[in-house]
Amino acid sequence: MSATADERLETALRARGHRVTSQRLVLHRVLDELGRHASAEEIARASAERLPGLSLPTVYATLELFEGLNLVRRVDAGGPAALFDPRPDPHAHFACRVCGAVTDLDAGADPGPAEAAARAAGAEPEHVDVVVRGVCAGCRMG
Amino acid sequence: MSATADERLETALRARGHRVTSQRLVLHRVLDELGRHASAEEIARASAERLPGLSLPTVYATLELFEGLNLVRRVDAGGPAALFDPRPDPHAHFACRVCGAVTDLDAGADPGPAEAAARAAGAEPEHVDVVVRGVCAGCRMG
DNA sequence: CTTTTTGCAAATGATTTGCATTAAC
DNA sequence: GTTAATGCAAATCATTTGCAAAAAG
Repeated sequence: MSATADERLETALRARGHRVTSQRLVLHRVLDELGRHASAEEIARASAERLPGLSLPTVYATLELFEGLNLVRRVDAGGPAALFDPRPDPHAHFACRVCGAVTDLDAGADPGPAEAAARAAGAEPEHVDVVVRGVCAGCRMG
Repeated sequence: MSATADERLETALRARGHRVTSQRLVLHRVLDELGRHASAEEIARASAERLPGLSLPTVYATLELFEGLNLVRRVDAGGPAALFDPRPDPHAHFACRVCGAVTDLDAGADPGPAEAAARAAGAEPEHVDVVVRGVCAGCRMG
């Protein structure tokens, strides 16, 4: 049988010597159910419903921890607040210059050339962020 | 004969009804001579040598104006401060996870699929930002 | 029992804003 | 002369930090 999401988190945490806390479990579930990127504030608000008293510094610390475990990816899409994306598959984002909305694109750019250039410079590339900027459908008509 | 950089800036400004000021001219020259991305602070410091009293809010406002004129591009590479890139050709950036350094990559990713996906969603894509993250040559050894 | 994690309060630091003054036109 | 642009000081706001209390192992 397949392990539950909670069990997978526990395994990942223990494997690196981190402790399993209710904050981490709740945040992991919220991210999982959310399914799309959200700001730390949004994630904190959604999580506080299930874990009153949850603090913003803890949310930031946990998201940073999760990023190291490859459970979320921090996306800087240009807005004031960073977004945290729980989608594991590589995909690009679209950021609307007018309304600021950020949406997933179901295709990513081909990162091959950029990665090769990084390697040629002696670097070890780990991930490629692609953000398409422009005007979204809604704002084009508006 | 080709127009000077100053003249080109004046033309671009006047075309949109903006005024030609010494701050704008100096900042444009500094960006031009710098040739690579820099933070607003760095740009302000370099410019203040030629224009004492230049204020940071003016630097931010001018860089935003220049961005609208496609003279610079704001790059959010993950560090605390945004970078402003005067390089006009499309190119990707590499950001080191360890030391935070951001360097140009002489090749960009192929943005075709991402742009197509944006268009398919009804959006009007204008530009694609590509940031490769990883560990730079220096930090891999160090 | 020991060490990590948390929450709180406060600090930090980049960017923005309000407003009176100055410079462009 | 009219309006936009600048400088200053202060505000904003996401994120981080210091530290004592609580929880995990």
